Amino acid sequence: MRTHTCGELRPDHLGQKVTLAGWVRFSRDHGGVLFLDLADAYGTTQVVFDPEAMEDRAAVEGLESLFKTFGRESVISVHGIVRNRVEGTEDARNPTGQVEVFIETAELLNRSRPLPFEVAEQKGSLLPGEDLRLRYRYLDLRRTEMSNNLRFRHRVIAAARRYLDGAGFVEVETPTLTRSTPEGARDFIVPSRITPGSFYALPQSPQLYKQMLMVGGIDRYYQVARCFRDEDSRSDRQPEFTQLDVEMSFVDETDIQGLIERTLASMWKEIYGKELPIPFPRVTFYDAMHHYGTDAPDVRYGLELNDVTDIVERSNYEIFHRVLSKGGRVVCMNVKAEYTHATSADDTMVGRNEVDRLIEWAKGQGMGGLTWMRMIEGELTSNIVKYFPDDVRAGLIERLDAKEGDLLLFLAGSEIAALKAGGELRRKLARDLRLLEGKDHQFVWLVGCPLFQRDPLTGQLETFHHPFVRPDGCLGEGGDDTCMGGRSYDLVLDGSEIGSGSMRCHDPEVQRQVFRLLGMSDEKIESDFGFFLEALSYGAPPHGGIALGVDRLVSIMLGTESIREVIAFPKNKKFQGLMDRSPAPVEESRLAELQLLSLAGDEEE
RNA sequence: GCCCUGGUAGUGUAGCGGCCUAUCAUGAAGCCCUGUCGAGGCUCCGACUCGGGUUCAAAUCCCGACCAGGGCGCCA
Repeated sequence: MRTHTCGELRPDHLGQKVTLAGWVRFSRDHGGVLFLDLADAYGTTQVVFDPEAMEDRAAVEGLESLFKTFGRESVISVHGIVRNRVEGTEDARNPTGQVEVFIETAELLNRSRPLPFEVAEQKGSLLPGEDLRLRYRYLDLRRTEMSNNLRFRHRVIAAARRYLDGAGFVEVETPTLTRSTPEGARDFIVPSRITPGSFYALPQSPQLYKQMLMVGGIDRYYQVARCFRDEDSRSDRQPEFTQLDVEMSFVDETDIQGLIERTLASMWKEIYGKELPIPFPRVTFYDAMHHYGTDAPDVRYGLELNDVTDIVERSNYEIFHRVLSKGGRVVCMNVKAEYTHATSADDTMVGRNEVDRLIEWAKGQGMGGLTWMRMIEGELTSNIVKYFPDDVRAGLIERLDAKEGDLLLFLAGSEIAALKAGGELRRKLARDLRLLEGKDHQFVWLVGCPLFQRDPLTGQLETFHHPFVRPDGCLGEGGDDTCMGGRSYDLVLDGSEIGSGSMRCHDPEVQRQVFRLLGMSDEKIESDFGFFLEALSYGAPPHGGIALGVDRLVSIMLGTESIREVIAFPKNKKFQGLMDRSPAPVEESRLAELQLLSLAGDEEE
């Protein structure tokens, strides 16, 4: 159908008879000579209808009438000779811009209706609304940016596959129709026709299957796995998403972490041609929370938090005392002078007005407000500094390493609230002060997470990650099991969690103890996880693994605002497929055979 | 469930109580033009999300709904 692609022709091809096929992206009719930019996945080539240079008048008339009949984004093929462009009209921006194809014959392969939005990139023409892009995703994907995003994603996944294959990993597919288990996110439910009243769940992840592959002796498993979670979406969360899922037997956490580091390093080498420094730094959960105010720290810039409760409790500042009397904490951040004293009109300056705005912002974060002090002529100054005795001020200066011009910001509240607000403040300032411009990506491992946490409302013990994490010690041997650490590790990239993994409970008794601590009855354990515990009881090897969020990883590598930019056919915020208009009602007869008719009746009115 | 932001021609926007018969660009339709490459020139088409309210007067202010996005909760 074609002899070359639209990105292929060079001066080497001069004089050759070629056939190209593609979409008509632009056309320029000069009232005699007609230029078309013919585009396909590989590039754009200028093809020319030049009637004066043609001898066959019948052919001229045929082409003239043909070119009147279709518009932009119609699909045509042209046959003609590769020739040099007229001297001085070469297009240096286009790899094919030295040459053009002189059209001898052309064929309309398919016409396009007038477009709902412009596919061709144009200066100053902004993207249409996202709902329209999703409604006509196939047109959106024709845009170079989207096309590049999907091709980039492919290279990321291909690089991972290549590395893992070379390291002896076996890609195994696991079921999509699975059993619903009580733990974790809300399941998507699929009714069974053969067993009416019973349901499958779409997998939240292949967790149990990959562990049983380890029991089955696969030893090194991976999968580019589709996962489903019926929880509300975010810019980095979709109801269906893709994980690079890995599991290994006879390993400990350093083996898994090393493998992932090497996989990502080889990916970096292939894609960026750069060395990715490994090993990645480790940050403990405790340090992450106390210095970054989040379990997904972005370590590419400073502004770390410091707990100064022990210092400021010796002050006379009523606001702090009120918080401290309720068991709260005060955290402090030093915004260094180089950030606060930028050129005066610059929008990165943090002057008095900006501090006032930060105070308002802090109130919006659920804080009572925000307290500040500025280091001027060797002294901390502010409207409330009189409540802070000399030794308190000296203590603050020392702990925060305050230098001339530095701005100290204090947040007071319950420990978790103060730290989380501090973490948000860090992120906000990094954005406002443009601290991230030009920074390389930075991976870190988050380690030392607890095994359990308590629901702040119900007091119920919950897992910090999931119930299959191996405890970092022996359960039930005195001490408080609820304070047990877990042998887990999260991979964080630029302040986003992109992976989570752990050593697993391969001993069925340990696994059973974890379930019990979570408040599950023996009957419940047996009914929901009996099959799994049984598998562990037949010689399960010590094993562990990790899963990386492919959508997030690719999105961060490309710097896109949301993961929808790196997914071919994403859902909108309400989980609707705007292109195929899913979800959609089904016929009653189909509900009937699933014994779901009673639900259909609720649709009335 | 809650909070925030936004809904103006096919698309992207301006306007934010009377200068609105609503701006500009792009697009579509048509005409002109032989070297452009986001071609150019001319003509023409086309919109205030919906429902209440305030007002002499509403695209503009208020209330509610709907739609979209961001966030909180949620996401083991």
